[in-house]
Amino acid sequence: MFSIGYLSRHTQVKIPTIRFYEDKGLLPRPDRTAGNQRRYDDTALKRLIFIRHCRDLGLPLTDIEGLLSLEGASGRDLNQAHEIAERQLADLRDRISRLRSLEAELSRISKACDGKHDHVCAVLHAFGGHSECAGPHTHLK
Amino acid sequence: MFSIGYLSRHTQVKIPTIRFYEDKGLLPRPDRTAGNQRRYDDTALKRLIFIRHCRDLGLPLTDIEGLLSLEGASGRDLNQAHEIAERQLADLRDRISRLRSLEAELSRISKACDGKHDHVCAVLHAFGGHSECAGPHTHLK
DNA sequence: TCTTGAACCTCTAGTCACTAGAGGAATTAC
DNA sequence: GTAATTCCTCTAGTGACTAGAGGTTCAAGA
Ligand SMILES: [Zn+2]
Ligand SMILES: [Zn+2]
Ligand SMILES: [Zn+2]
Ligand SMILES: [Zn+2]
Repeated sequence: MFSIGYLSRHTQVKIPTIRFYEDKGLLPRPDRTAGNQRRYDDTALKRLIFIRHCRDLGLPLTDIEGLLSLEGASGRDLNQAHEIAERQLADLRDRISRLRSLEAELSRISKACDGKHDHVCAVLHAFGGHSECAGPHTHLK
Repeated sequence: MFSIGYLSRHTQVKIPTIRFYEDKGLLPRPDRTAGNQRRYDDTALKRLIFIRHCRDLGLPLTDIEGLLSLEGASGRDLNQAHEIAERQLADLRDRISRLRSLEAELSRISKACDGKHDHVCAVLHAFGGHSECAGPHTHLK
């Protein structure tokens, strides 16, 4: 049986976060000692490692919940895992392309000013409006 | 003099967000009608456009506040604008490179399963731990 | 067995940048 | 004059945590 601190050290998940996952229902409520402290078993540890790895892959908690519910599933049900992976991949690619156009605009803006600053700063000016930008760019998330 | 709805329509910034910017001190408190409704002038409109464009470039509100305070600045002070731009650019590049390694892992994971699902799903398995990943990947933001 | 210090408990609130909704007042158009 | 639209303030919710307060329990050494 492991304490919450042990779980934390072995997964890099901070203690309040482990409790937060419990609140959200991602981790089952563990047994408690007579003094009310949490005691985990190996299954809980594996589950937390699973959650942590999915988070490191950028999955939102709702998707992780979905994946966890596939524990012990078989056949067609498992296709849900593929769907989640592909949705996440598509989302990721979308974000990368947005960030790249942001990068393009920002590097252009950064280079716009000669640094003399007699009257104005071209960087500051370029921040102020979209009219000089080469293309569209939206932060979005 | 413009109403808040007019500002919203002309900037794509939602009405509650405009009020939120006022609360945060990014927009000055505007004049009010006898009936307590906000009325803006052209300066406020330009300021909101500035804020909106900076947000679309991914700048956090604190940096936008910094840029707005450079209004009317000259000389060396304006270098702060360059600093903000370059910090944002560096941050952006860092995020892009992280997202790219995420993308690499996820596309590998996505292809890992043949879809037969007799016993297990390789996608689900790959989500569960980092041991099969090619390299490091951290979501971070 | 006792003591001490580390680890644990619950609960609240803060982060960022908004967004939604309730319940009511003002404005505008006809 | 009335009805539709817009506006007001205020509270609370989002996602995924994180920090801190104030108190309790555990484990190890003396
Ligand atoms: Zn400059
Ligand atoms: Zn632009
Ligand atoms: Zn599969
Ligand atoms: Zn991995």
